[in-house]
Amino acid sequence: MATEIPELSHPDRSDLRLTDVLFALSDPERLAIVRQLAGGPLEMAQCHLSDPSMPKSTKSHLMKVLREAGIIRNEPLGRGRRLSLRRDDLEARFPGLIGSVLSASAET
Amino acid sequence: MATEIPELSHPDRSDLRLTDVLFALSDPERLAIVRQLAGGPLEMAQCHLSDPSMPKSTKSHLMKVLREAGIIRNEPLGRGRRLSLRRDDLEARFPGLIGSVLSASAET
DNA sequence: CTGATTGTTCGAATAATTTCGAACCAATCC
DNA sequence: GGATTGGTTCGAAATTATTCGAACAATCAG
Repeated sequence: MATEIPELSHPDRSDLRLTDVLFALSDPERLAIVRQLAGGPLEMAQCHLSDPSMPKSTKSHLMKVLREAGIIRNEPLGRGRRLSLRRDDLEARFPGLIGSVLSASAET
Repeated sequence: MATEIPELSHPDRSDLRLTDVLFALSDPERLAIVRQLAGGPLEMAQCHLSDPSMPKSTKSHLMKVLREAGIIRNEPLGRGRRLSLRRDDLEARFPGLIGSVLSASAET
């Protein structure tokens, strides 16, 4: 049973690239996801998008961009997925950045 | 004399959109430009890119994206252009953001 | 006025992203 | 086992961004 579960890959904290992070955050839908996760981890099924009729493959792709930029963690949980913001990694690598983005996105 | 010089258009401070700003900053070349301008206004001809052989139309386009996002100001000066970072507008609209981006981009 | 310097704009080619259905996989429930 | 739920991956189509030459405009030097 030592079969390894193929986890999704996440970049190391030291490999986070500022431009990739900024790019991932530059999409309104992705930014909205990050804002939800700022409130704490969420199961993917409970993470709602602005358009509820969006295909799941599109939603999955949004998560992939965020994950590959190192912004969120996406790990299996039961039959679903648990999403969380990699806040400490972001803070360590780019101090103040995620906080200012979140508070800037809060207005309006 | 009363002929209006067609200035390039710049968005008002209140019209700055976070996602547009993040997108404009998500390109390494554009981010490098912003870093140079953080040191103070510069004439465009003195603003050097990583690739010195880049065509001027491409350079002009990079400036356009930054200008339309509201990150830089681009005004005529003599026969050239004066570029400046709209730091106070950015700071007023998105407190802390440009500072954290600049300091994050300083490392490496 | 002529010519050289600086940049913008346009249009077309190329490259990168996004979108979405279909196929697939793993865990759960009966 | 078989059906259901929740999500990833693949591939193709559509959209959006980038690149760059050519044409144009304005300023300055002589």
